[in-house]
Amino acid sequence: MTGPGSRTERKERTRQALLDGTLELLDDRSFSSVSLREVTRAVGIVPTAFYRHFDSMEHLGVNLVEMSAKALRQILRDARRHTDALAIEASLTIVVRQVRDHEREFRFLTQERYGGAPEIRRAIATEIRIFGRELAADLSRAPAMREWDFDDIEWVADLITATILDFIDHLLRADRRNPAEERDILQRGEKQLRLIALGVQHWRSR
Amino acid sequence: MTGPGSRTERKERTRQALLDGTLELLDDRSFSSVSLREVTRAVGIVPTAFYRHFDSMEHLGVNLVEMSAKALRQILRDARRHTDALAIEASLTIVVRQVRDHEREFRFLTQERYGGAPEIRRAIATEIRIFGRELAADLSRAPAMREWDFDDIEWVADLITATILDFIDHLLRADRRNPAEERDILQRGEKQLRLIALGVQHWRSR
DNA sequence: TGTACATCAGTGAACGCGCGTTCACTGATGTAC
DNA sequence: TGTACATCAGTGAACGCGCGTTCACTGATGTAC
Repeated sequence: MTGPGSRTERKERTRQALLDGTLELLDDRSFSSVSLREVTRAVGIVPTAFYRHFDSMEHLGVNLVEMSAKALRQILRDARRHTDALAIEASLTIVVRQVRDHEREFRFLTQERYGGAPEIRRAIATEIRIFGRELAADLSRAPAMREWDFDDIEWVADLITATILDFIDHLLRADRRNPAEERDILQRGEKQLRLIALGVQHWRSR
Repeated sequence: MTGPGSRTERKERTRQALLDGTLELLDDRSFSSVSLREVTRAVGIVPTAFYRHFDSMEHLGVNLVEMSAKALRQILRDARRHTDALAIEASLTIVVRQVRDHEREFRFLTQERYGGAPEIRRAIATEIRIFGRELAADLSRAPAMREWDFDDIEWVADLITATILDFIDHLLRADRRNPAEERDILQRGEKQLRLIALGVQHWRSR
């Protein structure tokens, strides 16, 4: 490998190139259909050098989940920082920006969430559960849910999470050259979340 | 091929065996990882005989979507026949039975919904859209939504559809030997749908 | 009913290809003294 | 600062394997007369 830096730095750079290169290849295919040789070809190293960085493609995949999950977690962090996390319109705008800035990462997560190899699926399920639990923690601090049991807050958080992930999936499939389409998707998501908020407001059986 | 019946009947039987055999192989793997040779091995014919029935594995996959989608559509039909389709508890019980009776079909649909080859993904997306539109038609007949615009009914139907699909996914992952787990999933789904119904009831901005 | 011919589901040999993985290696970088 | 040795990211040849697809075929079933 060429380039400046110590041996350690250059190794790390190759590792990142393997992760990034794989993500690039995934744009319209499933992870399981990408071969080890293809990845090394994309990065410009010989197939056998792959093993200096990962035991197998499956290990690389799990590392890819960790990398991509950062983009997912950032949504909640940005929502907390820049607005009330429960302000629906502002929060969805943050989701849109984050998805546009990290399109490949979100595409990977949604594509492999159900169809991936067991280890990868499990890793993604864990990240989504974490997202749901963090959202539940935010909800429990909201005035509207102050009197709710935490058990009940959890399934509400899961419902909101599923709705946001469905929203993200629609965003990823939207035609970028058609701004009207994105606007419709945004309005649909907003209404769905507002309906859920209305349900929360009138929920009685606590 | 052995067995009784005319040549046409025996051909049809082999075709079905190819579809069923593939579905069986899919229990814990993605469709794209199943090879043509593997399918013919499972069915007991020579690889080249595959082409008497399908042009490619992708074509077989699309046929598998059509076959599996019948199990999905049956949910709404049963719900209409045996109860008010909007009775949440009774409807979810029907979902549970249908998923248990056609576990492989539902597993295939959820696994390939996002991760499958483009043609297969598109076929599944179409089937889910049909499900949503049929549900929207049912909702429009309900007293609680009589005054709603059809446009608004659609995104409500989409929200309910996403919640049911999430429920189905949890069911498929549940440990069968643990009845408590299934009961928890059922209660979670019930509460989520009741919350949505409550939101519908109080929705004002028509 | 019997015969001659057409159809076609399934066979089996063969092909070229890309795959993951092994192994012994090279030569630049890092470290100890 | 200079030297001798260790480390290790990346190399390149080689392997055996399962793959999709081609092709000419077989022989039971179907059809026309």
